[in-house]
Amino acid sequence: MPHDHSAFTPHDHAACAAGAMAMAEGRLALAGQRLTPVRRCALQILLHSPRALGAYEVLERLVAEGFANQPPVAYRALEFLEDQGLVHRIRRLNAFTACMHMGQAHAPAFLICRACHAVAEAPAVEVQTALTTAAAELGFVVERSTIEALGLCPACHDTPQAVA
Amino acid sequence: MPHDHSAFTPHDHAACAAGAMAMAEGRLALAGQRLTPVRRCALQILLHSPRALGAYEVLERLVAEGFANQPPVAYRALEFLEDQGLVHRIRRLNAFTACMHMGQAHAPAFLICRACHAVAEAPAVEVQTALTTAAAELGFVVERSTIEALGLCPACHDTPQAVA
DNA sequence: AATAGTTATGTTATAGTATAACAGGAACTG
DNA sequence: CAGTTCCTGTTATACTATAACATAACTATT
Repeated sequence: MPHDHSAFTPHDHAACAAGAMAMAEGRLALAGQRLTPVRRCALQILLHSPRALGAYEVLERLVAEGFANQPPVAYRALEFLEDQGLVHRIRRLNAFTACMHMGQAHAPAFLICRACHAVAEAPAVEVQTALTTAAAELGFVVERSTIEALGLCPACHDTPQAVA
Repeated sequence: MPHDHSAFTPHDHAACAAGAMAMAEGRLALAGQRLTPVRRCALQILLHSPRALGAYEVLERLVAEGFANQPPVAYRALEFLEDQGLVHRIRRLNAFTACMHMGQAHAPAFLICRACHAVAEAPAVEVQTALTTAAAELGFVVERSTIEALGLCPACHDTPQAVA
């Protein structure tokens, strides 16, 4: 089921989250990894958030679900989910967001709206290719990459108030 | 004077740094900005470092030159230099590196070697174009971007010890 | 050169982000 | 059911970054 929407276009978030959770379970099973309670809960939290969350925000919500109020609780779950490709880290925001394209192999680009702080995951195969190529010209072998853009999302761009 | 080397290829670092400092002065003069002692010193520090430095590392060295031992001293200088395009921030490392291509208009990609921690600035016009295009397809307007790759530099790639 | 406006620095304090390290428990493996 | 590995609980601390306000330095204009 391909997605024809981005985080910038409205969609059925709940259904989307449920589907993503199911995919996550599948992927982890295949990889022989365990979706323990904290991990599952952390993923839920991110899936249901409209924006990227900092580790301490995730922690707060984990605490609300009964987990211990200690940073490693959140960081460990988030690190795990990121390693499994279920969650992405937005470095510019020191924040985490659930992966929205779990089916596809991907190393996406993130578009961060500086006005409304929405974060969208954009397909970025061409960007990756260009980066790998540019790196290769210096003899560098790319293993992982971070591609983030700061700017204005469609909605905020059309609303001149917060712009500029 | 175009550069045909990257941070991965050996070169006359001192001469390079001196040239860069001269260019920096020129650019700031044109922009009507002041290269105050702290700013100059911070830039020198980064220009003479083979690797990216954290803000507190820069601070240490500023202190050694007689400046106050307070974080804002370093952060303010670094922020200024970054705004002027003389220094780049490597988000993956929470570190800063002097710009190596001051002449050219650029929003470069950074190649970070996970073995020796060297950081190279790669020309990335194509990458930028690809990113802007991908963003445009979602109606997003890119203003600034962060493009970083983690991997192995030529030297470390050919030295199987630290690899894998 | 005095004034007012702006920009930069000194300084104190604190907020925010992330990890090390070790102890105990749960789940798989033979 | 013993050994192993992986996960969690917990304490403590390290690292990164900024707010806020006071003072000083520069700039432009009288």
